[in-house]
Amino acid sequence: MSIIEVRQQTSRPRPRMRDVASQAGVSVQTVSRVINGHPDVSDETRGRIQTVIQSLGFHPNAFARSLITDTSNMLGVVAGGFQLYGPSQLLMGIDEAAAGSGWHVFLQVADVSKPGDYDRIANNLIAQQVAGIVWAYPELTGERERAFHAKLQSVTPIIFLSMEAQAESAVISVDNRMGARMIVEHLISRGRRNIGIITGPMALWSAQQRHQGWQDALQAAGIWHADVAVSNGNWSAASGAQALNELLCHHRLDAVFASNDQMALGALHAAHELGLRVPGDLAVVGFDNTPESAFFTPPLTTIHHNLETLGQLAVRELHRVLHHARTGSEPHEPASLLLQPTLVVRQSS
Amino acid sequence: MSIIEVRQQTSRPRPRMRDVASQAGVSVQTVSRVINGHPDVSDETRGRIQTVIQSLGFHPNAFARSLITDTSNMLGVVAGGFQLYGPSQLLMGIDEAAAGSGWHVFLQVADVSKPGDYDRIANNLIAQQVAGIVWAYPELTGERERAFHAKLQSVTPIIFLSMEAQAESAVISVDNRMGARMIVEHLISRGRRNIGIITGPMALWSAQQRHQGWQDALQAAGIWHADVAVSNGNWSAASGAQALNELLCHHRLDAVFASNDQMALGALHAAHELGLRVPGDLAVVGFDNTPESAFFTPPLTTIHHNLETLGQLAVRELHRVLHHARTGSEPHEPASLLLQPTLVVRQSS
DNA sequence: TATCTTCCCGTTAACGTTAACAGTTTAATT
DNA sequence: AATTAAACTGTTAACGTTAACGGGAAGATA
Repeated sequence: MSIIEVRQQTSRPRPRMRDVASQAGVSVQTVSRVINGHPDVSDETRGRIQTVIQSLGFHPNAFARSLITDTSNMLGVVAGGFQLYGPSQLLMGIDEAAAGSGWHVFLQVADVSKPGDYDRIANNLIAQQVAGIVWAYPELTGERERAFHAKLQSVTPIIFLSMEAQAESAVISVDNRMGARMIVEHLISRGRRNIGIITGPMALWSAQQRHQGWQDALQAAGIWHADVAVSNGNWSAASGAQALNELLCHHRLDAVFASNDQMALGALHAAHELGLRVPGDLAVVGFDNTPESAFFTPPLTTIHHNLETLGQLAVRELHRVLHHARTGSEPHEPASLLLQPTLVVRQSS
Repeated sequence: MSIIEVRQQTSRPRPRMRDVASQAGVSVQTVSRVINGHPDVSDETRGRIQTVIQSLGFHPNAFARSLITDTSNMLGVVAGGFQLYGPSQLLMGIDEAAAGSGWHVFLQVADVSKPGDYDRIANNLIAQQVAGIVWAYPELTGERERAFHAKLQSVTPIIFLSMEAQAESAVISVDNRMGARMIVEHLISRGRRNIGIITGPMALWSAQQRHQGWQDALQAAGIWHADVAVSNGNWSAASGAQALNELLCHHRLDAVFASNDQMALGALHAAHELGLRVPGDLAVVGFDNTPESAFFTPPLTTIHHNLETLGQLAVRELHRVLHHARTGSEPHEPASLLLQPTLVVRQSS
């Protein structure tokens, strides 16, 4: 064992501001000013520093920065999963807009099965000191959840997606109710009178709204009655097929509104199994306009809405709120928004 | 203007370790030890501190911690988007396993259109000091990409998903080639001889592998010839429909293997339009076993593989590598893995 | 009893950045 | 020429945590 301890030349993979500063012959504070775009630096110095930054490949340490500024460049996104088309597209929109604003997405997937997950998620969001939150977890707000929202909201602004209108916070959503009404009125205009519905999980606001829109249309047309045909699904094609079978056991229908395209596919399948002709014997319509819905047999009449845009709008609104909060220019009252969907008519109706 | 400056009682929303320490009558270091599960704390003190932590709702500041430990509890996940079923499911598996290991997912969505995005992503991952990376961006590795991988790999371990085998790094994937071979051999066993293929984007490893498996099966059966029917799609149902039309222009087929279920749906649709009976005139098979595929008309014969498991395995492997690296127990050679898919026979073949 | 452990806990110094303030130079005004 | 303002740049002290080390008390061993 040698007396002289050979300290291995530790490779310093990440240069620090200190390194940039010494190489440029300035103080770290000046480097900091250049990085943060502060004005009080001469063009000459600024240029020199930027050159050094480039040559050293310097990137500021996000942790040190967050530690001192008490905020992060993270955008909290709470969702319930991405198996479905809607949430996936939403995430894409959010991510794109976030990246455009210099934010990173801090993803929190809530486990639908255990509501206690709120605790974990809220803590994670707080621990990460996210700059803002996009709440895309579409569960109905009970008392407990409301408390969590309030807790989070006291720390950072939240934009809710596809939820019941909240006091003092923004909700951005597609007008599910109107969309449902539009497509059911389309069915009525084609002479359908006995129109059943396959709902989504009724704990969800969006499913409730689509159900409501269906009811609106029937009532407005004066064909609402006590024994309307309702069956519950869970967004899956399998549940759609099962729901249609149940409906047809007890009702005589000439049309069915499935609350999303997957369930509509299941309904188409079940109808085919029963020997029903679509749209001859039974019209089937959906909601979402997934890319696949145009290739169903027959191609599906459905409601189109752009969730990618929705995600982008949410991020943009958050950006606006945060900007106002930072500059203190105005009391930042978050704005709610309701996007209008459009009807896509194909051969299934 | 008063002489006495009234300093507003600043509400301190987040307690610090200092607060916990003083309230428990110990030093911050002892609190730190409790939080990190270090042994040198008496049970009595530990209990007292934990009580205070609970009552104060203390959570350690992730930034301060990362700053000093030079690592984060972030797991970098690089993907190309989540519009498709596969990547979405992968993400769910990754997120679940990550949460189970106390990690958070740092999501980086690569823009497929501009390959220069590698720069941005690599820098983000480094700046965030992710503990490890799951590379689920399924692009073929060119020279430029290889350089980025090497750059990242020098900083943190990477697990690649669905890629060509890499030197010195783990690749975890489903055996796409074998799956394709299995389903084509199934077609052959049913007496089909003229079997075309609709490929995915051939820049992708998985698409190449599925193409290869199709070729393997044909060659093994001795029905490979110069004029085999190949048409390229892009995973979408629309491209599947178009590809089938193209194939049938030039070839006489009794079966077609679509490289994913969406394209198979498009093919089914195109076949229906052409008046072909499936499977009577033409067998159509897919790959992925999406939940919807069981409800196509007719229900689709396809290949099942569990990408959620794949994601979980990737995270677990990363966990193993990092653990060994930390404890220095062994030279951490990441292990590759090839999951075997299964054949699901339905009515379309 | 003296010495050596073992167990427990505290003190000090970092980590890399930014805020606040304190200069220093140069230009502008009186 | 004297004063003031403006434009730059540097110094110091945080932010909240952990690593490294130091040290006291209690028990074990000689």
